[in-house]
This record gives sequence, structure tokens and C-alpha cells, in this order.
Amino acid sequence: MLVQAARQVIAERGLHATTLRDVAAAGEVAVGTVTYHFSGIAEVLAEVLRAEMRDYSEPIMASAAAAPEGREALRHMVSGLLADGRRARDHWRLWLDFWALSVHESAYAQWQREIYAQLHALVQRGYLAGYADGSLPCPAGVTPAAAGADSGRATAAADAAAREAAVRFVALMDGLVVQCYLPQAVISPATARELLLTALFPPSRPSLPASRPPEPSRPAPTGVPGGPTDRA
Amino acid sequence: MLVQAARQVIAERGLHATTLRDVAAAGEVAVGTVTYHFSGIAEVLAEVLRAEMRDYSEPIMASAAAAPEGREALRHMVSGLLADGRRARDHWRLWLDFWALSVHESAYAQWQREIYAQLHALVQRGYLAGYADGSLPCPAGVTPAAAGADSGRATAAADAAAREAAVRFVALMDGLVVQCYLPQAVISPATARELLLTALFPPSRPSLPASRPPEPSRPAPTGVPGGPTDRA
DNA sequence: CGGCTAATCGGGCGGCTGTACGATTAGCCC
DNA sequence: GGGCTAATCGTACAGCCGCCCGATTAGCCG
Repeated sequence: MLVQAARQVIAERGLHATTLRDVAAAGEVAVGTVTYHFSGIAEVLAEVLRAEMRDYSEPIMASAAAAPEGREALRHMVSGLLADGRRARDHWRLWLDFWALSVHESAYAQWQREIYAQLHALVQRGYLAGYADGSLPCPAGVTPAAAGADSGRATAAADAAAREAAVRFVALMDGLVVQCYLPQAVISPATARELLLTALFPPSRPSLPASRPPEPSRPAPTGVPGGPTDRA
Repeated sequence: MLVQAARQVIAERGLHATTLRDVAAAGEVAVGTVTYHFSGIAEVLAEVLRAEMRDYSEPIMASAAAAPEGREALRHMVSGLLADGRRARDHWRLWLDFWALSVHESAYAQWQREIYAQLHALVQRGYLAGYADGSLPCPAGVTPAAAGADSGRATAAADAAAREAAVRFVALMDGLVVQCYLPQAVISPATARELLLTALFPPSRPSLPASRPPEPSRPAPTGVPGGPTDRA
């Protein structure tokens, strides 16, 4: 498939360095064949993006949506989207090009807005379900009943709390992607998964709120040894 | 300055759509003048990135490093890096191009690795200082003393906890950037700042950090993201 | 077989790119 | 003024880009 060939080229050279002739060569066809099936290079790239969403992202979302528990839904997303291996890495590197593209191409910006809206909604539902079924700890001011455990309908406050959690969840995931899938990454996907999963639960310290003995005897000089080290 | 002109062009058209002639036109000089001062278009772009770091990012890092308290240091970073207005927006949009670029240009990947290493170190120092001076709540297993309140030196466990917090802080910031500075953003920079600040404190605990009573009341955990506040 | 269509091919074209380079100017020192 | 250098200019050129389009092939049907 030409789209797969194009995807391969993009993974190697990047979105902006991918030419019609590259795609044709990778697909072992002539350039005319590419322009025969697609209106232009832009349509090829758009199709790659669309296929990538369909093949990689959507199955994960579907399995998350089908999870019986809220916590399981979010866990599916974490393990699926922050997976090990080249597949996930290439997917996110492509997505990075997508981000940059959407800054100056309004059509892509609009599309991305829709994708994020769906993602937010899905994660929000996961949180709400988790609050309701007890698989996720409720934030302050929310009870399982308020999340819809009995009635099936969440209160406005629970809805807002779940939405805030969803925005944070998605942001944390996006940021971890940057740190674990770019070249020269300093953390592994496994570490990223762990960090994201622990964020699902408030790091409620094992009580002992008052038993911590030591008073900070002095203001502490806040040692800041070296300033931000410059580079040439 | 030619670099400023180039920065303007990049902000409008994007990194890959910026040509020598665009830069020359924006700087009101001839193309030959650009190639006289720079070895090529690549050097122009690299110089723009370097200048952007020097002018925007480094002052914020410096003010964070100079903050007397750990919490204040991180607050400086949040308010400076997730600011309102076009300046911060353009900075992060340029940074997005940088991410995409570093995927396939190893020199940029290496540079970015160094920048993230510095960023992690700075945030980690902020957390450690905050644990020690009581301005930030200690995570499980860490005490102010362990963070170096008395000795000035943190234990390995406190160091690791602060590093984990730093990775999470940076990831959350990067992810919020994506959601609030891209076109069609669904959250505002103000909402992003609020989300990041509440992440500094364990979300579900209304009690104060147990260190000292004279602490002004905290925004409390109920920070509801308002509706999608777009901007032009 | 003749006729039709879908698919493929590849040469060619106009346009834009980065870069090289000689011509020109401005400032400065002796 | 004469000589030198830094800076600027604009044209020229080779190369690559997306895209067009006529030629060619393969498959199918009556």
C-alpha cells in the first residue's frame, strides 16, 4: 500500500522532508502513479495521518471504552499508548510532526481539536466511572454517589472534577511522550507508564500528618549551587 | 537584527516554510547579506533557537534559581513559562517545531537532551529545597531533614523522590503547553498554570503542610477549569 | 478480435530553493 | 587621494520540488 510506504518514509525522514518521489520509490511505483491515486502530496500525508489514527490509536481507545472498570479503562490507555517498541515510538514521532503542522495549518488544527475533544471525553468518562465503581479514589468533594454510582448520572461538580483530571491525565501523557520517545530520551516508556499510573491515585502520604518531628530549625539557604549552565 | 526578523518569519510560517528570501525580505536586506553573515539557512534557524532560549527561557530559569524558597522557584517557572500573551505562545510554538526537528536531526536531539537535563536539575533542586524549607509538602518517605534541611545534603531517597517529581512537573508542563498554546486550544494558559500549581501539592488533602501555621490560605483543591476560553 | 477503462509510467515544465560570486558602496587609516 | 576591509547587493546557477500529461499496458466484456 502506498500509504504504508509513505508512512515508512515519514518515519525515517520526517513529514516535511517527504517528497512525492520518496513515496513513489518506497512504494516501488512511478511518481505518476502517486499523483494518479492522490490529488497531491498533501493528500498523501493526510492519509498517512488518518490511517495512523485508525490503526494505532482507535483500537486502544475502543478497548478503553469497553473496559468494565474506570481504572481498567485508563490502564488500557496507558499501556497501549505508552508502549515499548518501535511502533509506539514512530507513532508519537509522527504525532509530534502533527503538532507542529497544526500550528500553521488551520485544517489540521481543527482536526486536532476534535481529536483532543474525543480524548478528553473518553478519559473523563473513565475517571467518572472509576469514581463511581470505586476503582479510582474520589477527589475532594466527590463521592461515588455524586459520580453516578447509583443514579448513573454524575453531578456537575463530579463532572467538573473528572474533566479536570482528564485534562491533567492527557497533559501528563503528552509530556511523558516527549521525554520518552524523542531521541536521547532520559526516561523509558516503562518509567513513563509508571509515572502516569501513580498519578491516577493521589499520592496520599501514609497519614502521620502531625507525627513528623523535625521543625526546620532555620530558613535553609536553599542551596542553588550553579545557575542555569549555559552552553555555546 | 536579522535573527529577530527570522524569528518573526518562523512565528508566522513555521520553521520548515522559512526560506532565505523570506528572512531577507523581513530584515529588509538582500539575500546575499544573509548568506554573508550566516553560513546558510540552517545556521539562521539555529541562531533563532539559541536567541529564543537566551531571551525567553533563561531569564525565567535564573529567577527560579534565585528564589529563596523551593515553592517560589517552581512558581516562577509556572508563571513565566505558561504566561499569557503572544510572546509565550510564539515561544512554545517555536519549541514545538524544535521537538519535531530533533526527531530527525541528531544535533538538535543532543542539544535538547542537554536542555532537558538542565531543566530537570533545576526543578529537582526546587523540589528538594521546598521539601527542606517546608514550602512544599514532602512525599511519602521523605522528611525535611532527609531533603537536607539541616545538613544541606539530601539523602539518596529524597533525591530520587525529587527527581521523580521533577520529571512529572516537566511532563505536565509540556503537555499543558500543547493544550493551551496550539490553535483551537481548549484550555487557557491561566487554567494551565492553575492545574500545574495544584499538582505541586497532594490534591486531596486540605490540611496544611504541617510546617508552620502562618500560611495564607491555599486556593484549595477545587480548581474548576472554566469553559474553553479561546483566543485569537 | 475491437473497444473500453483503470492503472501505470516517466519525461517535461514552471517554480522555488540554497548558495556562489562579482560588482558596488561606505567607512577608515595612512 | 590611495588603499584596504567590511558590508551589502542582486544576479546567476544548479538542483529539487510538485504536478501535468501523453504514451503504454493490463484486464474485461460482448
